[in-house]
Amino acid sequence: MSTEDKREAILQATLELVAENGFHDSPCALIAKHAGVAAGTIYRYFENKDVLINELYISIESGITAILLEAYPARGSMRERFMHLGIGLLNYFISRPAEFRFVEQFHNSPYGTEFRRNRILGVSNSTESTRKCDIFRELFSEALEHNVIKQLPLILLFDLAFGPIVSVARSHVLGFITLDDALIEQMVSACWDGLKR
Amino acid sequence: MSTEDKREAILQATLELVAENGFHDSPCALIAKHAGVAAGTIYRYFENKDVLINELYISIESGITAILLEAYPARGSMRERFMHLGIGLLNYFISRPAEFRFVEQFHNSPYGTEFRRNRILGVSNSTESTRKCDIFRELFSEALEHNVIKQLPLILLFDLAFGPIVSVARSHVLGFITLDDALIEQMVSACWDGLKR
Amino acid sequence: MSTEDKREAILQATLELVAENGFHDSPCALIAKHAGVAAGTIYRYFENKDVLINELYISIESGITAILLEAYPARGSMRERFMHLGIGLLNYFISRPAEFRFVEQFHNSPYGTEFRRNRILGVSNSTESTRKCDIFRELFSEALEHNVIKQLPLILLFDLAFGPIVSVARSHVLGFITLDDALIEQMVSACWDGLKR
Amino acid sequence: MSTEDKREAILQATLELVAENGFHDSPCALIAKHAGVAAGTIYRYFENKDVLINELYISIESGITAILLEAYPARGSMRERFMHLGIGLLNYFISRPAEFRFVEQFHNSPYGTEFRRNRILGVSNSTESTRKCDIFRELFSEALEHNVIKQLPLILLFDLAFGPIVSVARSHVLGFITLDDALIEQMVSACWDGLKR
DNA sequence: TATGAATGAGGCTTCATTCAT
DNA sequence: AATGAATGAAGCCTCATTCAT
Repeated sequence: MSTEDKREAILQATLELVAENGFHDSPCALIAKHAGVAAGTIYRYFENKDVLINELYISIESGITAILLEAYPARGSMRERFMHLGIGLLNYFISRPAEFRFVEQFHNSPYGTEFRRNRILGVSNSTESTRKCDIFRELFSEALEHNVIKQLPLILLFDLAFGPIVSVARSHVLGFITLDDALIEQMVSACWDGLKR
Repeated sequence: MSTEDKREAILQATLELVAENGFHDSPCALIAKHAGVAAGTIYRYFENKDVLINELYISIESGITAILLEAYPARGSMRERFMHLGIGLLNYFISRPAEFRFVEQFHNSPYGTEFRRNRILGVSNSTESTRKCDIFRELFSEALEHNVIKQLPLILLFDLAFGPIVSVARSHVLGFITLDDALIEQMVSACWDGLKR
Repeated sequence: MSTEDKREAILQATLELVAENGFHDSPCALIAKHAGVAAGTIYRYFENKDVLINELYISIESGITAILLEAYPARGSMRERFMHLGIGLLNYFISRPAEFRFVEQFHNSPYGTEFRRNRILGVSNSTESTRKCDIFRELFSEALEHNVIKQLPLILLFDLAFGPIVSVARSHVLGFITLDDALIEQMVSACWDGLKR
Repeated sequence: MSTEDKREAILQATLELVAENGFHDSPCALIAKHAGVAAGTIYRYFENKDVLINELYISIESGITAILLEAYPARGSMRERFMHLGIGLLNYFISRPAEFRFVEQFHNSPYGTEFRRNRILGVSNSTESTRKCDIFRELFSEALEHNVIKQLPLILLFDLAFGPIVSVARSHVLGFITLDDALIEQMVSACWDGLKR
């Protein structure tokens, strides 16, 4: 196994275990075992467990960004662009429940709080990882200028847009409902309704 | 300190510590210290730490329910009722950041997942604690019948309604924005826009 | 409940719990509960748990002594006397499995070792409790003088006589065999065979 | 220290401490200290304390079996064979007082009761560990067939044979008497007298 | 005299991290 | 670079004992 593969294997094992069991039932020894490496090896790739968790989050986030940018209708209407982003995000979450579970747990934990604070306060760890925000920011800014959406602070617009998407993804991942393409479209469309002036 | 006070002190200490540090940086010894009792005393009031956490959650939930029921405009229009509930909930969250942080962490943890599963599957622990759901369910059901809101499964309507509220409360509690009454009203109103047909 | 009854209830509860669960799964709180008294009350009757255990042992031992002395054929042959004692002891053990289990656990524990050491070294706690030994000692001494039994130190004669009785009682109490009067007689008789010259 | 040595050191420390202080004054921390390892190391070799105790017992038992089988006069008379076994057992006990004390405490404890029950009920953990029983069983069965010993259930014959041996070993180990080869022979011989028809 | 809530030392066990190989 | 045995601090919980009522 190459060095890069090993790093990847550790990240993947962490993802799966944390998604399934939470941060605190995912001991390093188990992560190592699932990754097919020795416990000590983790520390050659990551300074410590916290760093491992954070890097995993960052890598997931940049994966999401990449997917959202794919086939992004930069010249489409604002609603089209929003639908693309919302549907893309929701599809990502429901097609990758482990990533979703991980991200959810990350956000609602000391890890995530600090991370988000750094993000908002501009202490960005990575250019990559902020690009996602940028697309939304760009879109929302434009929509604000054209008076297409409600005149609210950007961050509240994010909450209106993402809040339901995350929430509905959770309902799906926990098995309380099974989303299909039609429902997904309706949900994202409803989010747009919430944003719209 | 009376017996009931001691129980309350333990719950309060748990609330504050978990809100601040998360479940796993809130050891029992610290909870006891903050509550002004000995470590062993916790176990006179709660079978174990899990039970303590769950009871705390339940007590918060029933507190929320009580507040939402207060001055509930049962004869008002559906939008009026929704606004009452949404504004009440958001006000609760931002006026009680510790409770909000705790509830958030609870939901995204093995505790919460199991709890919610039991709730959804009808294994209700308490009549009190489900009343909140009931008001919303009642309201949404009525709105569905009258074709006032989108024809979607109840659970998705919940996601559309609660998702943004929780999300915006987080933005406020983390200090990314400061909500005032006007913003709160606008946000809840936007949620209604998302639900509306 | 009178003072004496309370003391008795505590002893009885201790007996039953220790017999069933061992010393270390018989916490004072449980003993108190079974005895129908408060935990603190135990300490009005017994200085501490060790003292309670020791007094219980002593009381059982003197009960055994009393039974063995009952209808003791002081003028019978040596074999008759031995049979009386052996059968009496074995009957006691199998008719009172809790007492037997307790005594067994007591003997094989720091409690018992120290107790026995004190006994042998003459630091007797109670005149009552040594009388049993005395009957046997008397009988064996006489038998030694008359050259009826093997010329061995008294203590080894005790081992030859009691060893099998305790062992067979255990087999019965644990349910590995069910003794009846005939088997009991045969066993004690066999013990005599072992002692006999 | 090699891995196997460490395991051995832990077993040895457990043996000595339990023999001296009993199961419940032998905390894991102390065992570790005596073994010259860290507390956590115990758990690399044994799943938990119960398993440690049980494995120690099994290892002692198989040591005893090995010694008894050494120079076993398979073609000797039944009495010769019995004397070999009885003397071997007694010598083992008095030359290894720690092992004896441990085994005694093990037998009279929840550990031993369950263990013995499994043994009797045929839920054998190990072929090794049952061989000792087998020699005795074989010998007694043969003696029964030849009508050399009393016609009693096997288990009672065990009690007649082992009861005094264990009892006398205890007297020696506790220092109430000092056995020599002559006394040992006399004692085992007396046991045979008890068994004999 | 009796209560039982409270105590806190101490037990078992886990696990992030280190380091000799 | 990789290993994985070893570490020991720290977590949760129990329970003999005390003491205010």
